[in-house]
Amino acid sequence: MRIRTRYAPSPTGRMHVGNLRTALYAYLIARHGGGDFLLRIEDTDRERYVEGATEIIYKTLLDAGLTHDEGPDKEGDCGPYVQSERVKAGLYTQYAKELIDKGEAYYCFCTQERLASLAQKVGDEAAAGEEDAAEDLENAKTIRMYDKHCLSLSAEEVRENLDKGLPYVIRQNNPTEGTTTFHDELYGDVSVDNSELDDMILIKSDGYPTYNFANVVDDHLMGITHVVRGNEYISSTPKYNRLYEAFGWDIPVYIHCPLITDEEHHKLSKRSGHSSFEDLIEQGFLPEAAVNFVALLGWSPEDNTEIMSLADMIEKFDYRRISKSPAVFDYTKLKWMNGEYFKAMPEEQFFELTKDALKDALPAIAAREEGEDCLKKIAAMVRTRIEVLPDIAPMVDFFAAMPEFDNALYSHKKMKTDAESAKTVLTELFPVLEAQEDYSNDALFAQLKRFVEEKGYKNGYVLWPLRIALTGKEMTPCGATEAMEVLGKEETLQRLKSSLEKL
RNA sequence: GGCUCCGUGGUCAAGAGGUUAAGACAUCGCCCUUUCACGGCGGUAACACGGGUUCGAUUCCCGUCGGAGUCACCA
Repeated sequence: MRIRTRYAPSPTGRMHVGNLRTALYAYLIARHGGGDFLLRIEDTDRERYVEGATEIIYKTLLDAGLTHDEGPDKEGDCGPYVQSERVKAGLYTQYAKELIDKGEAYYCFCTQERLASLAQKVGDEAAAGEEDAAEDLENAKTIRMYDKHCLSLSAEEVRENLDKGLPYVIRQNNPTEGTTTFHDELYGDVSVDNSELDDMILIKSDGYPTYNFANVVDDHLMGITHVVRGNEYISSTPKYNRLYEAFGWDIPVYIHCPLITDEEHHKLSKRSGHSSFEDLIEQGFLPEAAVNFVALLGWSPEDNTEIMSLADMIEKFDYRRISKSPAVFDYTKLKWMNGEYFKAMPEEQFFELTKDALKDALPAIAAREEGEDCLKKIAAMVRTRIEVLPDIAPMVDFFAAMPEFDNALYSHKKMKTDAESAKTVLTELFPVLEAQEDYSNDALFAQLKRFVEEKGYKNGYVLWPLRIALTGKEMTPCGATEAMEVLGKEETLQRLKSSLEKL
């Protein structure tokens, strides 16, 4: 049997990393097994629909490298791939009516008011007499289950209501006794008492299907063999199973992925600031790194490799190795991983990636005749030291302008330097640098080496204060001679002079 | 609160009836070094608890505790 998986997002905004991972796993399962990966847009909620969200989904999938074989923009045999278009074809009501004929669903004319009266607060009776009753009441959640009121309506009554044009929904008719069991590839058999099964709405009063219904119908119609989705659907899966059974359809393989949480072990929220793939890209992460990292949240390959290309993952992916427990999104490790991608990248590629950031940070250098070469040198300095793109600017800003600094920076215990020694050394050094014509790094280093030996100093004794005097920074991505090469003779001497004046 | 799921270091995560309980991130220390970083080496740090089953449980079963998810005309 050919494997077919799908990613079925609703267009409500940016793509959450949890959804990205679900999409990734679905993609990997399909590709690993040589099957198909489809994209279906579930836009049955007209209120939550966000203009442009579908484009975000396309773009995210493209950036992440998750190419689909069928979808709204790539028609296959199961179109249309947008649910609102399928609604227009009357597809879902047709199937809902089939269920009504079978007694597995029924019309419901209950008003919102009646439904509200069914609601009950959770926690208030339990709190009676307890000291934290007030708190419980505060946290009380409203829950309700439909009481099958409209199931008892006669065919005539239903006809009448329909003729009168009363608004209605179609609900699933679930049994109240016995148990329903479904099988998940990760969690095994999960059983639920049928008394827990709400008669969920299949068709809403606006004629649109709910996710619960459309998802099942479309998965079947599109020949989905492996349903990959988040853990949060586990409790409604028994109801989906009843739908499949009512229709007499084959039940797909279920794979419920564990949740991704924030540091507080709660579902990743927008508040965390890195909950969507786009957030991550904006924060300077590489798509490949983000995908790689997210893949490892809840899965690891048999050989335990961590840095993997999409191709590697396709080869290694085995959904049976997906873990069952939730995973915390570790931003720090993501940053590390991103840095690893920079290090592994060819220098040219890194330069292309960082060129704009460097130009922005160092417009004067970029404008120089040999500006591009200079920026390349700087890019090379910075490459092994950054984790995300925005790390660059503060690291190289001293090239643009000499920062204010405290003479205390000259003090270095290990180098045995301080402001006083710096003054002596730099004064001796100034004429040497003035006489130096070749300001390439190699030449400068050789010259300094000579100077150091002549004077009987130690390398650091000279190079440390020199670097401070030229950069004004405790930390730079380069040594003194490398900095001089980029600065050039004129600027070097000028900076040295003004630093010397302050000593 | 009902139901469901989960429970190996701070985090990700191997393992699986008998192991010195991997590895990675983070952290700490040392080395290297033209500072920092990179790199190299090393350290600290975990099987939630209580009962079983067993010659032997982190691993299997039950319970407790803890955490999470879910209980919409949202998906």
